[in-house]
Amino acid sequence: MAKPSKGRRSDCPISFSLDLFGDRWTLLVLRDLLLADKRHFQEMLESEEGIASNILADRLKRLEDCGVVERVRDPQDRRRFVYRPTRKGVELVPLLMEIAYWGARYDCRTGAPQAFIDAFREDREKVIAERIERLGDH
Amino acid sequence: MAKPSKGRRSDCPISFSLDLFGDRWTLLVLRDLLLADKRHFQEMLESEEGIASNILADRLKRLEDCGVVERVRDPQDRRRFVYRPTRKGVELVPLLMEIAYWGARYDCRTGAPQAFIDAFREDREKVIAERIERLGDH
DNA sequence: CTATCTAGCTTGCATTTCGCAAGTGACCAT
DNA sequence: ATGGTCACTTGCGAAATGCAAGCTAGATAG
Repeated sequence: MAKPSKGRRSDCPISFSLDLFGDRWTLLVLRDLLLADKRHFQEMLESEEGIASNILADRLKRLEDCGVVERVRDPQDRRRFVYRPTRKGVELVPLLMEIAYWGARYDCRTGAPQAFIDAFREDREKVIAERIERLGDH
Repeated sequence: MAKPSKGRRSDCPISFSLDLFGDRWTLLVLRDLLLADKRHFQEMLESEEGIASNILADRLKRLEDCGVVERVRDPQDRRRFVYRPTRKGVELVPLLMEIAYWGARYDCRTGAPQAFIDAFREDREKVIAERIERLGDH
């Protein structure tokens, strides 16, 4: 059996993905960027789950390092940065929505709107396409 | 804003899902069960990534506790147990495949067969349905 | 029946990662 | 100038991880 390259556990694509976002916070940060249109550090810090600022900083840096988000100075306020998903990041939308869809169906006290669940079951491709379309505007 | 219930971070369905499988190992165990048809502790222990036996035992127990896998004695060899995905587990197949698909596209040295990537892009529903069908046989 | 082997854990312990609170320096508003 | 805001950064205790070794019920051989 071939040895996996250094610093990775195997050549399995699932293992590869988990090496990037296999933890309790990274996908919530991506949710804020991809599904909730948050663009600033503060907005993400204020999300319901209460992520710590050092964890948020670390995850944004990792996502930037691997080309999933890009970080640029906010021209409106030069203390700030604007975080924006790249194309590689946008392509995580289907996967995030699958996670949301599965969670919504099995969490008896989910906060997910029934409209999302119904719409996704009805026409998955359309729901995804509309979301990606809106990301282009930001 | 409504407080999330005890022991959970929020009522977001993504957060709910991550509370179950948001770590570096759980989804690899589910890969073995859902995509690689592994059914015994030993087989999963021998997977390429080299999971430790205590971690594997812990993840199987968690998955059993939340109804994603069921564990029954192997009638062929009563020392063993057979681990089998439930319906709730089987419904994670689309999400696992999305993770594999994204990883395969962005990992330049992926071990994923090109045939999977092409087939999934071509007819996602068919690839998923075929996998779920085969799960029924085991 | 006894001895040995195997499967699936369980325990101990060292290492790594996580996460809260507090602090820092650049920048903005008055 | 000075007080506030923003995006981090640091210190440190807590939790998760992972290796090795041990354990127990059941299988297998003689």
